[in-house]
Amino acid sequence: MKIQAINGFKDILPDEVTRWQHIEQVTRDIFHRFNFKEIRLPILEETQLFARSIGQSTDIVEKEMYSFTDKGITMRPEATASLLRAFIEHGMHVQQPVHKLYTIGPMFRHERPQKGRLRQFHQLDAEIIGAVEPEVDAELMAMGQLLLAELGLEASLEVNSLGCPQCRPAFRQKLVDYLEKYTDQLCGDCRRRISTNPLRVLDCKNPNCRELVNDAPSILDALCTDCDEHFARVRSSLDLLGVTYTPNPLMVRGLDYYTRTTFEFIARNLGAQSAVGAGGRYDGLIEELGGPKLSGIGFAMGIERLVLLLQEKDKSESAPRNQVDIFIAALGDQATLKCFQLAHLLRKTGIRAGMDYSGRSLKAQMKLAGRLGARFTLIVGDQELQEKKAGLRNMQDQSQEDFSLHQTPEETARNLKTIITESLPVNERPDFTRRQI
RNA sequence: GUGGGAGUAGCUCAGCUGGUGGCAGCACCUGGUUGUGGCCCAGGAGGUCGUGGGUUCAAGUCCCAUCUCUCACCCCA
Repeated sequence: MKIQAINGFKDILPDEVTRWQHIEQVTRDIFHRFNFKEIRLPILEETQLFARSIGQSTDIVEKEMYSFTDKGITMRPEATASLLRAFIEHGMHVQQPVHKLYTIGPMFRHERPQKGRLRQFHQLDAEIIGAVEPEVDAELMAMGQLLLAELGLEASLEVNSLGCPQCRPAFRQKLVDYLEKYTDQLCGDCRRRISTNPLRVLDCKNPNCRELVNDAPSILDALCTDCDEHFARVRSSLDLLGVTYTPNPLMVRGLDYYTRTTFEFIARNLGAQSAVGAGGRYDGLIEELGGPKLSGIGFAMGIERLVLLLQEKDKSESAPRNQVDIFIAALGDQATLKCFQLAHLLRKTGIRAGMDYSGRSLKAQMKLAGRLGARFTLIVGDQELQEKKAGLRNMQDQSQEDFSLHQTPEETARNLKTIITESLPVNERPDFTRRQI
């Protein structure tokens, strides 16, 4: 029986993890600059939470959730609902008026996998709760754009407003009236959408539908006074921050809870999945979930999609170099035991030490040292052990000198640590505070 | 859920109209150097050709089924 990972679930192998760590590091750095705090959330929630927030009739809730139907719980398909549940549950709104929170982790949706889409995928998710001002919308988008920029990625930002419960229903009706005149020219999917989710027709990929949609009523013409003013201030705020963006009145979001501002970061090279990140405002949702009457806005980026873009940009996936500071090559049983002990002492001092116990030839051990990117190799043979010395080879300049083994093992380790540390430029020296032997 | 493409060594892939699985590349191991890495040279190891049936004297190759992966639709980060 051959056991393998199930469809749509992927292992992230060590070489690739380096990229993930880089993305997470840049994300935390930027989010902290914007004064966001991390929150860590459970993966399982009551099914009701998602049904009520994302929308009972959305595809996600209707057919894509991993649910334990006998227990009424579901693996989260997105982060916002869980985050708001935690926010409400812990009464966080009484601590301060505005909360900026982020979380990073896996999400689960039972869709057919394809490029940039998996059944377990990962998002970094940022939410601002308790602020209704348009400047907040702009700040959040600016943060997303800065993140992409600092990762070295290019993506365009498209922005729209979906209105609010005051103005959207009227627009929806107007749109349905328009579409029904052209039912026979729409694709099959769109004919279905007229009754299920007419706004979806706006971003259909079918050329005929796109043609028709061009002359359809625009949501931006149908906004109520408050929404219209909000959107105008979002745009002027983006301009003030120097954020480049494109208004796109045809952009629709899939989750029911969005109101007013919605946006997507669009990238090339992602196959059919062009959105690397997306988000929007959800002004009624917190109350809907039983919380206080507070506004919110947030976005999520797909980490797998960021990884794809980074791979595209930098095709050379060079193996990680310099995994150890020093490699210890032992020849003979006596020397092996001595080196075994020394390697552990070095590691206790904070030095990354590598060693091989299989008694292979010096040549093989040198090769291993080279592969690990060791800066130094300490060569200890049984005969040298008698003379209390070893060879210390600098792997970069190929020089080699004698190294005394007359001191205690602890002193030997400290001496090696000093040599290794002093071989590094000052700004690359590790912080060895609290690591003493 | 619907449609296309693909499964041969750890990875990337050759393999023509059926006739013994490749001196293939990368990676790995050993040797060239009785104890010195990267480059080079030589050698070695590694496979139920996704799986199961069928046609045939003979199937990696043709046919059917099935599984898996992949791209796209739907939908979405």
